[in-house]
Amino acid sequence: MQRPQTVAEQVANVLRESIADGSLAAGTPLRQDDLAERFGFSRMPVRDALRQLEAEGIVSIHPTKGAHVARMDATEIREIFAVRALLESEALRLSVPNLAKDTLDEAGHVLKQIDAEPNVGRWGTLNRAFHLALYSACGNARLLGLIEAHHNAADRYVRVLLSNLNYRSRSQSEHWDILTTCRHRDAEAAVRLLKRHLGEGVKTLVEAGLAGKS
Amino acid sequence: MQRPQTVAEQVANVLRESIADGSLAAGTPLRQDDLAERFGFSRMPVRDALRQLEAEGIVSIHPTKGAHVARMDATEIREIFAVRALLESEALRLSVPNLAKDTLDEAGHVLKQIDAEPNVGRWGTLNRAFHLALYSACGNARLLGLIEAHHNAADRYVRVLLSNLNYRSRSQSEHWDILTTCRHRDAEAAVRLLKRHLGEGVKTLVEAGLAGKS
DNA sequence: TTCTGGATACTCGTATACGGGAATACAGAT
DNA sequence: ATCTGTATTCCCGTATACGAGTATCCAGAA
Repeated sequence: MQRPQTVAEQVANVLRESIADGSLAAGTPLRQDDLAERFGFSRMPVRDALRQLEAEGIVSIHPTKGAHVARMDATEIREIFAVRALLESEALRLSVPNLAKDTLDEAGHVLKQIDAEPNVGRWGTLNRAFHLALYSACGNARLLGLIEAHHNAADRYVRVLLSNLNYRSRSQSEHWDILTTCRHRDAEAAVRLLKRHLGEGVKTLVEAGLAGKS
Repeated sequence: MQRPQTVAEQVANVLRESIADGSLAAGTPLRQDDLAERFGFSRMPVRDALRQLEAEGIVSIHPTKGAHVARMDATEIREIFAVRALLESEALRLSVPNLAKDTLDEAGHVLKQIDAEPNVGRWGTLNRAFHLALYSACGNARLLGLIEAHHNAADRYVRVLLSNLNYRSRSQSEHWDILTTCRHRDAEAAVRLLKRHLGEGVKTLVEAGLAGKS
């Protein structure tokens, strides 16, 4: 970006990460005064940050009632994953023929990191990095942006998934399979595996009963 | 919505419409002071509105440099339409089997209105209403939201298209064809027509040389 | 004439201040 | 004891104020 980093952006980044890693649970009210005091800034940049996060769909704002961490029910999770499947399938289909060998190696390296990483907190980040690497050659910046946004929106739920060891090992083997088909330049097979991969994720999530009751 | 209407939202709505109908051309700088004075409010709600519109992709904000109406080049237009084709095809595919007869009739009514409407300014709105009506039964609110957002982003370019009488009559006949296939519950045929419809649009746009040079 | 350096003006980001509406809690009546 | 009405408190939306960074413009030198 190389742009002057504004306070609002810093606040947004910290909040986003706090929400993603679960420090701020779904439904938590986000009082402007509290946050301003906690960060040591005034309410204005906090307001900007909250608006930013609202646009990303991870917080909800109601006029006069304030902001709270967005609460997702099973329906919304299903919707997000349906959209992800649609967007990421297309991105992968477009990307596979153009994937540089370096990028494929990089994706493989990320997978090895996941296998070796003991810190649960970093799995989410690495998981995202792997997926985005595969799509990076799709040639449509806006599509990539949408995909990233939906990763942000779903991240804290995915991280719950990843903390389940069973799911994680299955997810990893699916990742390796996808990477292999990409190396073989078999886009359609890769897309099939990706769709199944995402389908397994949402199924596990919904079965785990992570739906909010609000 | 039924929520308290905040000043920032009003400002955002007015600005959005002004940008869509061309009153504010691409690249136009949006000075916070000017807008605040023009609307008769302070800069704060204007800031909120600009942030909102930035999230929608209609304006760009650079810290310390200010906001301006987003400028799109041919590449971005192609990207937007590629994403639209992807999103709207899926929405239509999901929606067709569930479309109530009332909704189909409503869509037909909108098309008749377009045929009868002499005011160029309203075509854009009606055009959008037709498309959204067809997707309304897709059962995925988030998908619909994304589609609407992309309509907003592309609206001012589409309106330029629609002011071309040749394009408009062709577009209308394509609309009628799509509606007919929907009535026959032939989702795949409808999707094919829709893709061609959007493809014609982007082709006409790019040929017309509407690309910005920024 | 052209290029450079500095001063001025402009605009944004952030801080502080104020007014209003919603939620809550308490008191009084049934 | 419970319900209702009122008052208080909290919080957000909006307004005003201030400091900083950038761009512009003019003057002076090459």
